[in-house]
Amino acid sequence: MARELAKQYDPKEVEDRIYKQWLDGKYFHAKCEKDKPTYTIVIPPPNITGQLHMGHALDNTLQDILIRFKRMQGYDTLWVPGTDHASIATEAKIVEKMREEGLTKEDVGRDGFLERAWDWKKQYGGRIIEQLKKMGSSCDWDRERFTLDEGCNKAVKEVFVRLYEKGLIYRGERIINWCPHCKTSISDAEVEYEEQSGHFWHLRYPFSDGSGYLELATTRPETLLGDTAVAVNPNDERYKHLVGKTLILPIVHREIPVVADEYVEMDFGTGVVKITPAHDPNDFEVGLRHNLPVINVLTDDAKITKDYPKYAGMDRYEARKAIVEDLEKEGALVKIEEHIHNVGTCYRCGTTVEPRVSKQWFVKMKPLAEPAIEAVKKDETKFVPSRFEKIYFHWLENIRDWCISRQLWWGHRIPAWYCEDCGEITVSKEDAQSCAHCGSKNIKQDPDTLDTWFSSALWPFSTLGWPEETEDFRHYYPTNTLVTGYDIIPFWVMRMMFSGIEQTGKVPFDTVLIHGLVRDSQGRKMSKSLGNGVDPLEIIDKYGADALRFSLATGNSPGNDMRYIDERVEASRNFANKLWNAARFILMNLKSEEIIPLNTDDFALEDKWILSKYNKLVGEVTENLEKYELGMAVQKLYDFIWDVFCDWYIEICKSRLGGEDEKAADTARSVLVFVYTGILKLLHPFMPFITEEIWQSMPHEGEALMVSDWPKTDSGFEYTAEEADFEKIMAVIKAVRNRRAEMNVPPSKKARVQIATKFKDAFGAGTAYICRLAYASEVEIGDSFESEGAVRVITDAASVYMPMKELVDFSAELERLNKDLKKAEDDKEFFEKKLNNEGFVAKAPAAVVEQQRESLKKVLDKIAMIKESIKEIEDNM
RNA sequence: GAAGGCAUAGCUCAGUUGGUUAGAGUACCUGCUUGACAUGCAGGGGGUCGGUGGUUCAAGUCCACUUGUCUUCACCA
Repeated sequence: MARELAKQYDPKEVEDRIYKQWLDGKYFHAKCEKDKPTYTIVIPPPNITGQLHMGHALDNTLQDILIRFKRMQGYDTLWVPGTDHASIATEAKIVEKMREEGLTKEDVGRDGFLERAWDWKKQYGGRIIEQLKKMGSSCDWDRERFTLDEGCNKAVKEVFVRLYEKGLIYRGERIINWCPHCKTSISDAEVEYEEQSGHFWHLRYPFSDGSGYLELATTRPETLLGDTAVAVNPNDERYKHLVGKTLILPIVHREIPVVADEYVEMDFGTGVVKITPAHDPNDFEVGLRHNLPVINVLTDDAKITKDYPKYAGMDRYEARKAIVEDLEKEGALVKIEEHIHNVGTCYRCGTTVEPRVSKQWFVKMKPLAEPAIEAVKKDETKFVPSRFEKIYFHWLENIRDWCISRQLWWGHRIPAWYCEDCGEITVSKEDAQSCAHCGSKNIKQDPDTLDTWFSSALWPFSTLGWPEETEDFRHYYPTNTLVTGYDIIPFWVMRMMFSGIEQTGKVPFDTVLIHGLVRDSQGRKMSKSLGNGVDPLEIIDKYGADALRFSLATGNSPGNDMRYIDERVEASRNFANKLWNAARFILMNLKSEEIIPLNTDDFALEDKWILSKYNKLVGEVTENLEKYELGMAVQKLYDFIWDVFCDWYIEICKSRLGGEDEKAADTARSVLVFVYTGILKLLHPFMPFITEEIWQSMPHEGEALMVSDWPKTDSGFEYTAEEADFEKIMAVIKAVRNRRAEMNVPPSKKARVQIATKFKDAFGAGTAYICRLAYASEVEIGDSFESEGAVRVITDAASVYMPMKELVDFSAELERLNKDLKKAEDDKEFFEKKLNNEGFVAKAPAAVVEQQRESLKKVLDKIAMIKESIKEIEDNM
């Protein structure tokens, strides 16, 4: 006997058990099967510092849906999981933790620090992996990777050396974004701009020959210490003649020149700009053009250097205050204005970024960007939805060289050694023992590490064993789908693209599926500071992982943000329960665990109808999934399961299952199990736990649903005519229910239902369930019936009479019929107008025209029947 | 300043290459111990798809302009 199921689905009882079963069965493990096509996804590696949030939940749900779908379709599927070492984020956390112990990085030293970092990784790195498992993610855990593991390390060194040797990595003194809190350089992509209100200090710098002043405005007076020129526009009539003169820098009393540079906007402010090459990117460029000295006035934590004893040690804002006061004393301050401007901040810690000149490593981007642009233009990689290609192109087309060195310890140490004797650089995959130029042993490795994203950029191939020619790499690379949020296109997608093309000669994936952000119920970004984050684990605990996954997949169209609404998850939970109870119903009506084979000859009309609908569903859901229309697929499944299968087909089967005819009951059983099993398969990628649990309780063949075959459409199930016939019956049932509800007749009060129709065969076969569903005491089918004393409803296929004498109010009946007639005649007019439009008939596709003709025909039939009824009543009155 | 998204029922959202008289969930109203399910069943009210104009036999769906809203990028010291 089949297993009995509880009255309500309890995810807690099921999920961990089923997940373990999958793991034990090694179903997630990719076996490099040469005879199968491959389908590969690499996970966007979550940070080891992170905890699962709704963004991960969405990202991983989408990936799991795709991978489970393809696995069932027979692909050799591989989903590579792993985590990211997240250099800045992790280092910041460890520094923070040490600070609580009263320790600094310097106290424990590089090795001591790294030891702590690895301990951290051991302790927390596994946390997020366990959380991903709770979601049901079918990753190949045997292939789990870490961006700082041995293999990734090897790949990183290989790429660094290759690019260096090609001249695509260089070291240079440039102005970069510096975070004074993290004490490291950061890339352009890591700077976030925010609007802040500040001030405009108008200053005047006197000419050294005593011939007056030049007035200018600045938002950062403290940088005045590092001014090495003042610039005006060469075409500015007001100042043209002053170019070449010198000024005395207030406070510092250094002599600086007036230079002419196109960069200065004549109509902004006074048209005069102070130039601080060490602390402003634009000024740096001006400095280069005019050969100006670069004077750094700030330390790495944004305090004034000891070169200015009066301000030394003050942080930039304190110094600003002090300097403004001194300027005022010196009479150099003209006025202060309110000013709103954009300030760059560190994307990790939010500290205002300090532009700073320093020696860093860079990747030359132009030569790498071009092939990456080409590849997407040639559709070698497609974005879904395609509009995100614009963002991708915009970034790559305007890209500047990528600053890859970080003044951090947690990360891939730069494989470059400096010779103390000859001063040359040795770059090597192996740890260098001596200078490659002069042979000196007196060499030191660069203390810096690489940007986290340098290793993430290699993720699609480093995880498959590259640079070794491994079996995995040969078999699974290039990968297929990359699933990620639009916010990291510039950080990650773009960098994987150019790295993949440069290093392997192939694009790393053929499709980039972009999703949006999960926002809170009010549409706000979920954030720690707002405290509005929703913890997926709590939701799983409350409603189950399947309900959460289903909610995230429903109504989520690619690239669009979505809101997290609790009620939606509740609705998904209810849906899971509906599915569960359908299984209970089927199970309690089966006689054995044997699968009853389908027998075409025994099918009743309703069987043909459901098989035909199911067959269409299989085709549509498959197509939707192949086109990444996951939301659409899930909506169709929902409608089919709840409305078509449960509310109609199951209800209809009840009369056969409870009837005397065992053969008919068996036919119903065979179709119920067949269609329901198909549903479980189609739904499995979305709701893996419950579908697996139910499948194993039902008659089945094979070990597990997750490794069973995806359903295929079958032309033998295309019962078009039967579908239409059955829908005539549905229309009658609905019309009867509707009329009874209008008259407030409770279901317990049964009435005779007489159906006058041209389709006697179809209706005749359905009397048993029409009786049930239309709350009838008995059902009669015929050409016509005595209408006296009957309530009547008319569909386009039948006139239905319900003799309920005591309830019948003839004038009310007449009124209703006239209302129906009016509606039907409006419809008739609508269709006729369309069909009389020559343009429509000539140009619209034949199928569309035919549809309209069909509709018109039905309306005409209906009108005839209504008129007849009206006449009958009038005759009897 | 530039680019892009979104605007559809009270609320949250679907709507696939333009093609039956626009859908779902939820909320609301009415009725139901209907032997799978009240996390349920049946019935109902409620949008003309932000606005204007255009293309087309046909537009929520394409184009232009416009309003509101959000995002990203750039940035003038």
